[in-house]
Amino acid sequence: MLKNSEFVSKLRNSGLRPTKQRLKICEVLFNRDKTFHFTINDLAKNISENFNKKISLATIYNTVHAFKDKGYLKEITISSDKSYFDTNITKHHHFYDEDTNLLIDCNDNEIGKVNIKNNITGKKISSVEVLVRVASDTQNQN
Amino acid sequence: MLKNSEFVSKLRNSGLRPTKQRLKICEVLFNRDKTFHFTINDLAKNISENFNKKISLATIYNTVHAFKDKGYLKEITISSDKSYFDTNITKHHHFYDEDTNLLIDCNDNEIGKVNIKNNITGKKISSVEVLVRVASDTQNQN
DNA sequence: AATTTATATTATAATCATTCTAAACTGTTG
DNA sequence: CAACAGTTTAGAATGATTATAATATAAATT
Repeated sequence: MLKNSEFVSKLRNSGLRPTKQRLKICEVLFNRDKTFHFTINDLAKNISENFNKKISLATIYNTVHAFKDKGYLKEITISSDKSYFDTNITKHHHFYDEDTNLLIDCNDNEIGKVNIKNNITGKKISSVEVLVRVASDTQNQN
Repeated sequence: MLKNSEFVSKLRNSGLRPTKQRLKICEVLFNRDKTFHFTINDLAKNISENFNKKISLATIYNTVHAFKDKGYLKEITISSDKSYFDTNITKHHHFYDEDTNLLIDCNDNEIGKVNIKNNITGKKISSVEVLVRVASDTQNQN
């Protein structure tokens, strides 16, 4: 569990003022044992249920994007209608459970290194992401 | 180049009536040498420029979704604000050029098989997708 | 080939997530 | 504590997608 003062430094170090709203959002996102995968909607609901003061939806959007830009969060795109954020900012891949709509982080024990034999683009690789969709046997295969 | 009658059969075989609009969209999408990566907006623009009769935007949405459901198209999600469709329905991966916003298909010569050592979900894998984002050296790394 | 039925198209309205706006508020600096 | 820049806010605006319901078309039936 991180202390409030640690979040204050974290925010200051990246040029963000430690406001009440941002500190509350830090607490919700980063005071956890496990990685947190969430949508904006999940986060807004969590805050409205567990915080007496209301945080405006616009602020939640602004803050999540600021945190993403500062590298506190990674965005994971699963489908055009769902945007997830991930508090695990290390390089890693994901399983996506189509039955429950839940994301699961993978580490190198689950998915090996992706072998890019031939980068035909001639450009620098900025990221490599693997998404493994899983579902019960009864589901359609894609 | 496929003939109109071939598109008629293709549509009939999957239970879709071969209407003028659907045939025109087939022609735009499938009468090509190379794979076509497009957004709904790209397709709508292409049709309005190259077809004398107007096709309603609603019809373009309906048709693209119908074609996807029937397996003529694959949807590729790059970011929450851009949804691409791909006329290449075989299993393959992609490079995404962040400078130009263009997708490039990969085959096994470019990206090797992804080694899933350990499927912790206990469910059936419905797809494995790799997205390699590339950009010029001057771009930020993620 | 006319009639009936089911399906598709259309323009427009509705929806919904996200972003914008500009006024009020707060944190920081001197 | 005054001044300033940065932040929050409610509500409006935006824009992509979907719904609606009237009209049109394709297919099946007579």
